[in-house]
Amino acid sequence: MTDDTRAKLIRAAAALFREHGYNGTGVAEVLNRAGVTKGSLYHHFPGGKADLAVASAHWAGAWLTKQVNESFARTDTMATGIEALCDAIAELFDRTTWTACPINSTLLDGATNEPFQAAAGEIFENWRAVFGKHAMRYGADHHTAQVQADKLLFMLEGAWIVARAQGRSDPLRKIPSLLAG
Amino acid sequence: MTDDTRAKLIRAAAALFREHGYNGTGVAEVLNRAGVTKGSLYHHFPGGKADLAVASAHWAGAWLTKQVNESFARTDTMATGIEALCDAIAELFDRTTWTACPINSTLLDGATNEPFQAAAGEIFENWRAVFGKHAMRYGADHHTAQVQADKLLFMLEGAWIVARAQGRSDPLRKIPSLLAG
DNA sequence: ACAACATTGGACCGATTGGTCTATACTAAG
DNA sequence: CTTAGTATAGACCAATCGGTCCAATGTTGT
Repeated sequence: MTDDTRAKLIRAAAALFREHGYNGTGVAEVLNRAGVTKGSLYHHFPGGKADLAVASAHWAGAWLTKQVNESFARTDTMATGIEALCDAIAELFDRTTWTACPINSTLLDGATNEPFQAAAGEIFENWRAVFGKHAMRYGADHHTAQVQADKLLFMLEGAWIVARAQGRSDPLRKIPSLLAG
Repeated sequence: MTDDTRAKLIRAAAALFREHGYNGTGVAEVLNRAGVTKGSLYHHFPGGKADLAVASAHWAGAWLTKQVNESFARTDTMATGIEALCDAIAELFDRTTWTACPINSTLLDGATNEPFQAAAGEIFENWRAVFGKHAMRYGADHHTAQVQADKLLFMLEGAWIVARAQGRSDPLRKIPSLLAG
């Protein structure tokens, strides 16, 4: 059950880092939530808390990428895909503890640590690539697709922050109309 | 020199919270940077670290509002105003330690504390209002101005995050062309 | 059965956390 | 000069921080 313990740690860490930030989350908290003891943590993640943060951010990033692909799979235009995605994230915001972007909370919260920054850049770039891929699938040329991907990525991250400040998902729900106008 | 000590604390706290986040910054660090001792801090800010965070965020928010107004004052269209503003922030990013939005780092970094959230919402709303005011000054009707303000606010916050992840100001510099297209 | 290795539990550590408290120094009003 | 209120310095505190370490347990191959 090696991977089980590892997975439990990643899931617990992802949730806590997302909610309280990297520096706002204690190792003991993660351990308690995961139902795992210290020995196991440092066995699976020799780098300790920092290792766990990078792993959990990658996990969260991949999970969100899947959500993006599912949102775009069920629609037939870029605009409706954006609509579906923003609605999905807004629902996540309203119904779960996804009140902040996990990458922002986990990797960019504190120290401009090199591995953290590199991981964050990689994950954002991946999202941007996925957005661009879908845009081209709907007929956009390369340049237009890049522009649309940048717009969506920036808007999403920005709206997520403002939504957290307001305690409401409205900013996230506004994105489709803002990108249309 | 009452206000001097208070101002020194606010300035030191604003810089440190912005760079390392609220939870990533220790009270001792702030004290050391400000050249002030503990007694003074808790005299001027009875609420301690949290009080200081709210005060420094308001200070940073007001400072940035001034930058916005200056950027828009020197131009004669909304587009050139946006250009000037984004360039100013990008320069700040490249030349100083303003590699993150102070509100994001200071108030939204960790706990979804009520006073923190309220202050952050207030400051963002203020920025949005200032953006809208300038848009209307350039002839936009109320609705269009609101839309432009939302777009700019979300883009700015989002690009700031992605810029931090990349360690480059490029995302911030892209905003004008993204908003034009 | 045995050995080698993977995994876990948890005691323990020094450092740092934010915060309290008191003695002292400064300043202004009488 | 005295008094009252403001401001500062820093010792001190319990709690928590992330991390190390080792004994015990589980697992696997021979």
